[in-house]
Parts: sequence; C-alpha cells; structure tokens
Amino acid sequence: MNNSLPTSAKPVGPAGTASSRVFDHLRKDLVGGRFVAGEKLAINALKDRYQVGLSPLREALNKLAAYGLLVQENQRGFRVPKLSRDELDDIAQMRLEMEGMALERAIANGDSLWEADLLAAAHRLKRADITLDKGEEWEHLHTQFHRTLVAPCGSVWLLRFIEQLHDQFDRYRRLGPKMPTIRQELDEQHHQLVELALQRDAKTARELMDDHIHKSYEVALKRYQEHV
Amino acid sequence: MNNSLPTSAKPVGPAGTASSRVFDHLRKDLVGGRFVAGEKLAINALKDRYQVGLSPLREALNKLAAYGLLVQENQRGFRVPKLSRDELDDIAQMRLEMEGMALERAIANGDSLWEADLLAAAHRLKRADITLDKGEEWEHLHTQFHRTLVAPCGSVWLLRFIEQLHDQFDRYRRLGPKMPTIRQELDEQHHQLVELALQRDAKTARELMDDHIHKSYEVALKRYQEHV
DNA sequence: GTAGGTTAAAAAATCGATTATCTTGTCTAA
DNA sequence: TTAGACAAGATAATCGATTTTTTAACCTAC
Repeated sequence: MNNSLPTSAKPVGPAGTASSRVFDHLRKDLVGGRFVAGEKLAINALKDRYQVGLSPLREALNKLAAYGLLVQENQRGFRVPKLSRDELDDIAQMRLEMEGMALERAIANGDSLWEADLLAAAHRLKRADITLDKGEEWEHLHTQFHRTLVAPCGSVWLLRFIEQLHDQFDRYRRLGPKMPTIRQELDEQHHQLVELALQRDAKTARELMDDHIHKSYEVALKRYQEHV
Repeated sequence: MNNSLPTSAKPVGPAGTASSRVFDHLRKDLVGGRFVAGEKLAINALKDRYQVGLSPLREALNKLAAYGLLVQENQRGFRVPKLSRDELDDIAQMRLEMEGMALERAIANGDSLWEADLLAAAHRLKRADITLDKGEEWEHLHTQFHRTLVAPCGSVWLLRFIEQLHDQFDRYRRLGPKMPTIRQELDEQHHQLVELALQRDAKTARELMDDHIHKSYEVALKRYQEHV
C-alpha cells in the first residue's frame, strides 16, 4: 500500500502507537470544532488532555500541520488555523471540481461490489439518522458514505485531496448545532445519489452532487457567519 | 498567513529549527532521487547524515509522511514510497486537470505585477539554462517558474495540491540524467507560456500547458522504465 | 507618555537514555 | 524437512530532563 492517507489506514485500536492514536483523536477534535479557530495550542495541556507524552504528541502535531489541520510557526508552536469566508469559498469550489470529477470516474469504473458497498453505506447512514444518533457516529457514517461514493474513481491522489477538503469543509459545517430542516433535504440527496450511481447516470449524478455541495456550503456559510 | 504550505514558507536559513531544516533538506533529497524508492530509512544513519538529533529528525519524517513523500508504518519506521507506472499516470493526469484549471484562473486574475514576476522567473530560468547550470539551482528556478505561472489562480488549496503533485512527479522525472533534446523543447514552451499568459489567451495557454505536461510525462515515463 | 532595553518566567525545541516492538537466526518436535 | 517456539540483537517509540527561544513585565531615559 503505497500511498496510504496520513491517517492510520487500519483503524488504530488500543494497539497502535501513541503518536498515531493521538493523531486520530486530535484530527477528530479539530474537525469537530472542539478547538476554537485561531487558538494557540498549549502543548502541556494537550499532554494531559490526551494522556500522552511529549514526543508522540509533537509528532502528531507535526503530521497535522503538514496535513493542514494545524499551522506551525517556527519556534512558536502550533495553532488552530483561522476560519475565513474566502477560504470556505475556496474549499467549496474545490470540492465541486474534485468530487464532481471523482464521481464521474467512479460511475464509469465502479463494479458491482461498489454498488453493494454504496447501498450498504447509504443504509447505515439512514439507520443512524432514524436512531436520531446525530453525533460522532453519524459523522463517521456520513464521511464513509461520501468516501464510498467516489472510491473507485481510480486516482489515489484525487481521493487523498478530497479527503483533505472534507476535513477542512467540516471545520465550517460543524461549527454550530444541527439544522434538521436542511439536514433532511441533504439526507434525501444521499439516496438519490445512490440511485443515479446505480443507473450509471454520470451527468445527472454530477449535477446532483454539485447541488449537494452547494447546499452544504450554504449550511456551512450560515454557521460561519453566525459564529463570528 | 493561514494556510502556509507544509514547507517553511520563508526559506529557513541557518536560523530555523533543526526540524524545519532537516525537513527541507530531506524533501529536496527525496524529490531529487537521492534515496531509492521502496528503501527503508535507517533513522540512525539519517541522524548522522543530516547532523541532527532524533527528535527533530522524527518530527521531520512525520511531516514528510503526512505530505506523501514518505510512508509510515506503525512500529516499523519510515520508507521511501515505491514508484509505479499507475501512480505516475495518476499524478500526470491530476497535474493536467489541476494545473490547467489553475492556469486559466491565473490568466483571468493575474495583474501587471504578476506579468512582471512571470517575465522575471522565465528569464532567470533561461539564464540558468545558458549557464549550463542544470543542477539543483536549475531545478529550483524551474519549480519557481511553474509556481509563479499559476500563483494568482485565487485558490490556496489548488496551489497546495499542485505543489504536492509537482514533488511527486519530480520523483519520476528526476530518476535519470538530463535529456538535452527534449529539454530544449520544454524550455521553449516555458517562454511560449509566458507569451500566451501576457496575451491573456487562456484557451491556447491551457492547450500548451497540457502539451507541456504531456511531454514531461513522456520524459518521466521513459526514465521510470529505464530505471526499473 | 513612550520607545528602547533588561530580565524573569513560560513555552518550544532538542537531547540522552529507557522501554517496547520487531527481526533474525537457531533450535526443537512432528 | 519444515512449521513453530524461542532468544538475542536491532530498531522504533517513548520518556524525563535540558537547552534555547519567546513572551511579558518592568524599568529607564528621553
């Protein structure tokens, strides 16, 4: 496996290294908005919070900085990147381009195993929806669904970039509390996307994906504006 | 400066941290093919080679892994990613998409300062060409030229991805010795690209950029095939 | 009052040593 | 002969302490 994502590919259980565990944990917390944007990280506090020594912690922070979830300034530690309207626009725009491209390719390449995976992922997501479990578990399944959707696009690097953009986008989307009305609409689209994928209707699928990202963008933008 | 590249934005002189210095150095060496693909890195050897302690070295290695120039396997250190035809194709394809997009946007946005920078970058590159300095200095100016070309595209993330793809691409392109014949042709194109950029002919510029990447791809592929 | 300089405290970066894990070679039993 | 168990050496990961740099508070001179 040549180009595994910076994330530990296999979910690191209690067995992984301290460094990889704190990386995963910090990544989740950063994406989930548990740190305030622009905040300077107090390494000693993190050490306590994540129950880990300095060396593995610093290695995780270095990885997150290279990944784009932290900013590193020489000799003055790490901080959480600021949020900005411009950047949100940039991220959304890039998602449009890249996920659109990936979806078209995935529809061209995906086999029947993919179809099954896709149905399963959509089902699990709806399941978590009904259970009203809109917490960390839902987020994970949601990520997983979008990942599955574009998985057979054939480009390792495209997938990698999309993953990175999702993390960045979610920093905005997850700023505020849930919005059930729009959420409903977005959930609808997940199933429609599966439909169109199974029908191999790449053109319509891409249009729907564009719309999906656009709606998500509006949610994220509203949250950002309320948050400032 | 929110989204600085993983690289130390300001060229880290002798003043930067040990970690950032060894990061820059290792990055150059990895891109320049001073390690053999697939090789496992012996950390203690690197410690001597780069004259740094274990901690800053490991932090640099972690960053490089997140950046994609190394592969990290839990509990078994770091290795140089393997090369493969499939990956080269992927990288080239992605370069086509992303640099094409970036160039069109840059031509739409770039101001007269950009025009000046572009002319300057092209001039410096040609200069280094004539001086027959086809070493590390030429490589740097070449990178700088392509960076300048797309700089005003308006997307921080697009620039970031392009930079990453260039590094990956160069791992293939720089496998073997120089090829003066094709090199000449590619150098020509640099100047033509400037021409078209100044004329704001986005369409033709993109076509030329496609051709430029395609030719570079052929060089890289040949090198890769000879290298195996 | 404010710019510039000094210093004590805080934080970041690094070092040297320790611990945990993997690797390799050897041996044993089927 | 070979799969598996084991031990010794090598390597990776982590810890605790030290060094370096930044930050903040205070002082002084204009």
